Amino acid sequence: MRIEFDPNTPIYLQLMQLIRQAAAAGQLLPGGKVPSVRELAVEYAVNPNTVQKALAELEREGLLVTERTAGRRITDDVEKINQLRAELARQQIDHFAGQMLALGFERKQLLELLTEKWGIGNGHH
Amino acid sequence: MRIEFDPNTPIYLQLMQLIRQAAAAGQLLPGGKVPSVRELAVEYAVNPNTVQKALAELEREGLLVTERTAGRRITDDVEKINQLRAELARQQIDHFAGQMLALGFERKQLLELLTEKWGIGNGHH
Amino acid sequence: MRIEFDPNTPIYLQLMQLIRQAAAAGQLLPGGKVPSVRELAVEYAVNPNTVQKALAELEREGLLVTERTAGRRITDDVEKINQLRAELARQQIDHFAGQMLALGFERKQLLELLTEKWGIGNGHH
Amino acid sequence: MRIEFDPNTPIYLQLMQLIRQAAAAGQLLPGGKVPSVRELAVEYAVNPNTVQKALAELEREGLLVTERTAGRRITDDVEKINQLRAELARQQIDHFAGQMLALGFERKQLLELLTEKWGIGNGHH
DNA sequence: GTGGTCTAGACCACC
DNA sequence: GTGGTCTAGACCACA
Repeated sequence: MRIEFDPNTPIYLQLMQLIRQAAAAGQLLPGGKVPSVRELAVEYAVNPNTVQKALAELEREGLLVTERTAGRRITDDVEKINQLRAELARQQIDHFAGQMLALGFERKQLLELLTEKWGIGNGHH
Repeated sequence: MRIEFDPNTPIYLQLMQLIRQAAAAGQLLPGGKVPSVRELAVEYAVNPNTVQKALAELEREGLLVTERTAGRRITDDVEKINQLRAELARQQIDHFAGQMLALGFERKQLLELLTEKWGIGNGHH
Repeated sequence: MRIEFDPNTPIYLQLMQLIRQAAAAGQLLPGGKVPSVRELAVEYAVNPNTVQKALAELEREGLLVTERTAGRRITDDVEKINQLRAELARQQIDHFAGQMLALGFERKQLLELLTEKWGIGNGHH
Repeated sequence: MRIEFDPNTPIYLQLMQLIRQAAAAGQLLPGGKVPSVRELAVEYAVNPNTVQKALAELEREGLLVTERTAGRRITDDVEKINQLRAELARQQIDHFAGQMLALGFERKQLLELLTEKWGIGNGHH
């Protein structure tokens, strides 16, 4: 999980996105413990303050909950997590299609490109 | 062409990307004139200095050339523009696939989602 | 280090040259810290933005590296700095000889002039 | 005499310097005719306005004089031209030595470098 | 009117 | 306190 951050966007936002993805992908389970601020700071080689800010924001979003003394957990609201996953996917797809169409790619070309690279489109044929 | 910028990334980088896309998509033709700094500034409702910085960077990249007092043009190096378009597309595809796989989507699901939204994959067959 | 800038060339270019020289002459050591933007701005009595532009350019050249929030350093690539010194010297020599020859000075006269002023040529012989 | 101008200093100043040098070096003789604005503009591929400005400045300096209808001539004040030549040489030498010393070169090294490149110093030995 | 530079002053993310 | 970005407004050289 060595990550290099885009120096042009706030690190705490990129951390938030990473954690959202981990939760949406099920790497962090609903109700499961989130690594401590210190652990995350070491893991991602960033300042603990930055981790702190990211986690606080995610808490505000309702994705994380803190337990007095026992650190933070992912929300156990499974429905919320499903919504998150769908929302993140929608964002990606919208952005991707928007950008590719802006570049002048047609649906047919998009299919070809995706097929070339990852075999998408001839999956189970 | 009303655009709203992502407040979390420098505007000049977003301007650069917009212009790269316009050039790659053929909206700005090789050898064609680029709107003046002042025009772009009013069009995108940003400060002329910000436009200036974006254009200067693109010039350093070789996408634009300036003619002393006669404004800027897109490079007439068509090959360079083709490379740019391919590179931009590759970036989008890589990023998209990376994010979607990180969210736990499989190739098959990806295909379905794309098909749902834009009919990719069942084009004219 | 009071400097007066040539009003006919951009200040940021003159700043770049000053810093290049300081690095080449060893006044700024490889890997050593560069004064902050704000410090340089007051030292040279110019706007911080102007310093910023100069340093950003030098960074693009590879002479400087920035450490997120810990200021800038001279590259620790000693070879690069040696090359820089040689290049700067070459430029000066070429320019000097070109100008003096254009003024109709012969090699012999050049030698005499230099000898007169700084004793070059009769060093310790 | 194909010249490429430094884009970072006003062209008219560079033109002035070229003409000063030509006069100091004797390529343009005291009392001799100076090419017309149009001719110079073509020769140096610059705007006639720019040439005009350069010549007007040189006139103000006393290096050039205009004759009603017959164009411009170099001043016939030979002493003035000699002074000019000495002054230009002095500037070059001062600047050169200042820069090289700033780069940390010693007199001995300077001599070696000059000798290497143009044989200065072993002229008539 | 074009690009380019500079100043002044503000705000932000990060440490 | 550090680098980085942005705005607002001014001035200059050049065509």
